[in-house]
Amino acid sequence: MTDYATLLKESGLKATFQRMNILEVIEKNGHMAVEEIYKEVARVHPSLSLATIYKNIILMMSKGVLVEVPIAGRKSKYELAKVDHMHLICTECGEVEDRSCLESTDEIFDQLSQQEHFKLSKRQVNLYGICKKCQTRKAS
Amino acid sequence: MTDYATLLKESGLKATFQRMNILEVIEKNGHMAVEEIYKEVARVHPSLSLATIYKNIILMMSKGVLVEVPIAGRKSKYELAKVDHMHLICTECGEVEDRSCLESTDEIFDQLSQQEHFKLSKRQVNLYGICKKCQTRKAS
DNA sequence: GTATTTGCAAATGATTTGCAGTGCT
DNA sequence: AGCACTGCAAATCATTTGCAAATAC
Repeated sequence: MTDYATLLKESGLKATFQRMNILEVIEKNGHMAVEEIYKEVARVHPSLSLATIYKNIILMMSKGVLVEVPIAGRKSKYELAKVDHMHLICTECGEVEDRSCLESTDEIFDQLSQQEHFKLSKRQVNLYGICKKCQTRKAS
Repeated sequence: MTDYATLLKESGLKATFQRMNILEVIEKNGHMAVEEIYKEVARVHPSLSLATIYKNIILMMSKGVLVEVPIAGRKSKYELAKVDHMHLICTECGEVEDRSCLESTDEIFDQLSQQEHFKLSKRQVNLYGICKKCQTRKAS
């Protein structure tokens, strides 16, 4: 369990319980869209407003605490910043799973950083498919 | 120059000039957001409505003619469906450039297709950074 | 000729903003 | 006291929908 108060303070943000609530539900669920965060947080703290969630997502992204996961055909989800990894995204239900980046992608990234005129900062590898659960569901 | 009429008909769509206009500006510019498409198309065909663009983007995506490129921190862009490739995305100006996928990513994809319980269908590799133009601009 | 498609305008949905009130420190 | 943060409501922006008229084939 992460110490959200410390994480926030180290990022230069006040440790309000709204923010800690948001981080907690995101970490518990892995990847969440704004509306999902809102519904989850509301269970603990019904008066926490949607506007506060929007403001804090933007703020925490700018401080590098949260990362956006843009997804084709759906709303973006948000996750805690963590070591580089890939996403497996289910095109049926929208669930996202993390997978460690294979080492070979590091090489690719390094190669490109050198050879391209682009000054690369981050990468995003998303694989789309159908998760186990949805495969089973469709079979029935 | 692609033959858009044929492309559309082969995809089971009528070749209206609205659709051909849309495809033309997307191909010319590579990757475009909805509003950009609208502004560009308006130069040739001012009465083409935004609603028509939305309807056709959705339709042409469902037929596999267009592909969405979701981008962190910006609106999605759309491109013509083409052979698998990566995107270099500029975090300053939003420009997107294509790069061919290095072969090693094919291996990774194949490996994962087998070992994962996910039934993979497509991949999306986005590298974010600062393009040459924006590097120059910032330096000055 | 008929089914599809378009363009408009209205409806909906998502996100942002302004501001007064709260709660730190 | 002073500053940052929250919550509400209004404003804005993005996207979708319904329908009458126009068009592709």
